[in-house]
Amino acid sequence: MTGEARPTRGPLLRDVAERAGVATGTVSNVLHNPGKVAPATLARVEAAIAELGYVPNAAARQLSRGRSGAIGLLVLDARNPFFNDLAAGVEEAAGQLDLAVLLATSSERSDRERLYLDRFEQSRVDGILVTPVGGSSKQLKAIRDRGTPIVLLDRLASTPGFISVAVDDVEGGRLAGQHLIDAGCRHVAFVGGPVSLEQVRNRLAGARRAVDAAGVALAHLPTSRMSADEGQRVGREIAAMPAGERPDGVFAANDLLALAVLQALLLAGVRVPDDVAVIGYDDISFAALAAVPLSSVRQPSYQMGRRAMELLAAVMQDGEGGQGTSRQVVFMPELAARASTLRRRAG
Amino acid sequence: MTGEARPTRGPLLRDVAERAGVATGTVSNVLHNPGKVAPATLARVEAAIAELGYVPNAAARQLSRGRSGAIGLLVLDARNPFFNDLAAGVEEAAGQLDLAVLLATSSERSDRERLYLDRFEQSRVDGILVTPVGGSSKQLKAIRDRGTPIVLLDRLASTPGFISVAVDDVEGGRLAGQHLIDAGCRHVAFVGGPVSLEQVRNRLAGARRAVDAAGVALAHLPTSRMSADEGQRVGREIAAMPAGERPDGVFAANDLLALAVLQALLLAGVRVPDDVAVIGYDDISFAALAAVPLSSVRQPSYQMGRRAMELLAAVMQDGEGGQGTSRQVVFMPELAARASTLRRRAG
DNA sequence: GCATCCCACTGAACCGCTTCACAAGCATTC
DNA sequence: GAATGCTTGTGAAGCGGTTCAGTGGGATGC
Repeated sequence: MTGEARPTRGPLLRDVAERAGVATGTVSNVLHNPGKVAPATLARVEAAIAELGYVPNAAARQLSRGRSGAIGLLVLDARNPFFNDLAAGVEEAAGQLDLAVLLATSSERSDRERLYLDRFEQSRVDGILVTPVGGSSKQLKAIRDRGTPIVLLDRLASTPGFISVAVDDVEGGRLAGQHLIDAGCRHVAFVGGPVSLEQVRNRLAGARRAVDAAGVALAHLPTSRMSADEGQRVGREIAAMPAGERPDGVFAANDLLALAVLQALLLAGVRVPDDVAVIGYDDISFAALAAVPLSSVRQPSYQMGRRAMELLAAVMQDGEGGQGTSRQVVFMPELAARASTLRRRAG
Repeated sequence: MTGEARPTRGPLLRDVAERAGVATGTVSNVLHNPGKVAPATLARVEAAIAELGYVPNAAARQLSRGRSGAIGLLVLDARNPFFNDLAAGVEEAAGQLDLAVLLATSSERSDRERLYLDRFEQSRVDGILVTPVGGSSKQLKAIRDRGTPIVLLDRLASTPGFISVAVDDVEGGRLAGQHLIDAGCRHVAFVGGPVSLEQVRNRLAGARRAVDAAGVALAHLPTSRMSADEGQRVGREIAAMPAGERPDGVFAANDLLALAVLQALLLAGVRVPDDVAVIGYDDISFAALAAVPLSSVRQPSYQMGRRAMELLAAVMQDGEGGQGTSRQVVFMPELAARASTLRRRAG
């Protein structure tokens, strides 16, 4: 090693200590246990920190402490207000617990999901909250077994052995299907996909249940993503169908799809709800503002976020990833009936 | 130190090395320069990694490398689709550069802004992208002077000496104001706040310019935040005004406000655009879907995000925070005229 | 047959902070 | 006045990686 001056980045804790005439441990205490330091010393150290413009290095801190003080939150779609609200709930609860939130988006792609889960684990987050794309449950299990607590979001039954917070999507789907039937629909179409998403499967299953019971036909119009552009595509397709084949009721797997379908129908001159009734899922705030206010199935997104974070915190407390714990918190969905479905013998 | 078995977290790089019968440096190379390792060795090490379930420790890595490989992105409001789109643009560009994005929300509060900027700096992010709340420019300057490159988002003229990417909000405000005048409005109200936000000041200034030139009255109805609930409140107030005092044109500082104002007006039986024309700002995707499709001033949010990230990367490349560089990238806003303003002698 | 060069690999030093056993100073207590 | 207990401070030993000067040995050159 040459004696040359390395382009060291900034002042170190050690520099602060030297300047204040104390040991490094004392500076560390000033930073984290000011109560244990005599007032005069405290003042001297704080002055030194200010004068030098000292900024602690989080990586070094984390390395020696062993904990990161952060949790990872992985959602399906950062541009869907439902997940924004959910994330807001998580952040609120995390803030109260003095935890930072690392937010990432899988965009419904399992390769990105894998990538971000890896990053989270490498960052040694204290816990992970994830809306799984599906198909990565081995990775989730492995991470949990290595000691990182995980809480599944927006996931029900499957993947046993995991703690989860979700809405009963089968019931939600049933509510939507039943509502369309009550509105007089005889040909219902379910718009949504990919079916690798559990949410989609469950909502479809619930709708099918209601529809079957009523002896009504159900078609599945698949989408490759739960996004507005896919909704638009399907909406145009529906509008283009000959009146005989066209469904008279559409249940879209989320509001992004539903709003886009709604718009495409209106643009094509199809009347909503008279020709086609439309209902969505999530009840995002924009649903009520739509050209024809959109009926939807409400999920308590913010609450779910809060609750999930609280559960995660609980597992983080009593150690070891909570392998045993298999706990499901299930919220109940609510129907929000609006103009997009209200017509003949409206129930 | 007792000889007790510490509850060590997981296998270390050193354990992998031992198991594969190589030195730690070699394992490190397998991880980051696989080309420099002989195939047989590579295979052995990779096997050891898999068998042990080794997960690298990001903190340790960062500490010894000195770089974090991440940038910080601080936005005003995570629930505003405009910022979601912008963030998507940033993430896209960052991904291509192999940079992770730390996303945080100030919620338009300068205390949170300070907090997250501190965190970013402590995490030694390689750069920061920020939509400033206002009033924290000393902190920004300090951070930049200590060597972390910063690019300001959605900020124009002020804070010289900074690189920024923004839309010309004064022009945007002028467009909106002129459009209302063209629509025949004689009493224009500007809804938005707080004025500590530069965006608000500029949009108001632009509107005032257009309105003054036309000899039309302009009232400012302030809000404490740029959120839907504030919009609803003001919307109700407008609806409650006696017809004589009520503005006949409303320019809201963003679409969240505008959509809420629109809804409140409609609910109160005020006709849009006949009684009151409404125009927003940002042109979020939901604007076009509204009950009365909302006119708006479009900002190329995604593009701005991309561009900002690219600029930041450029500064990160040629070192030292880019103190000298004062570069402003200005996008031009576009008017998106829709039903909410289209009436009498519509321009 | 010897000097040279590469290649693959080694391992100790270092990144910047926290921790914790220990010590010093000073009051109290009996 | 020695024993006891607090309060305040000390500083070396990690935390788990990366780096890079160096080592050994086979291939190449002449």
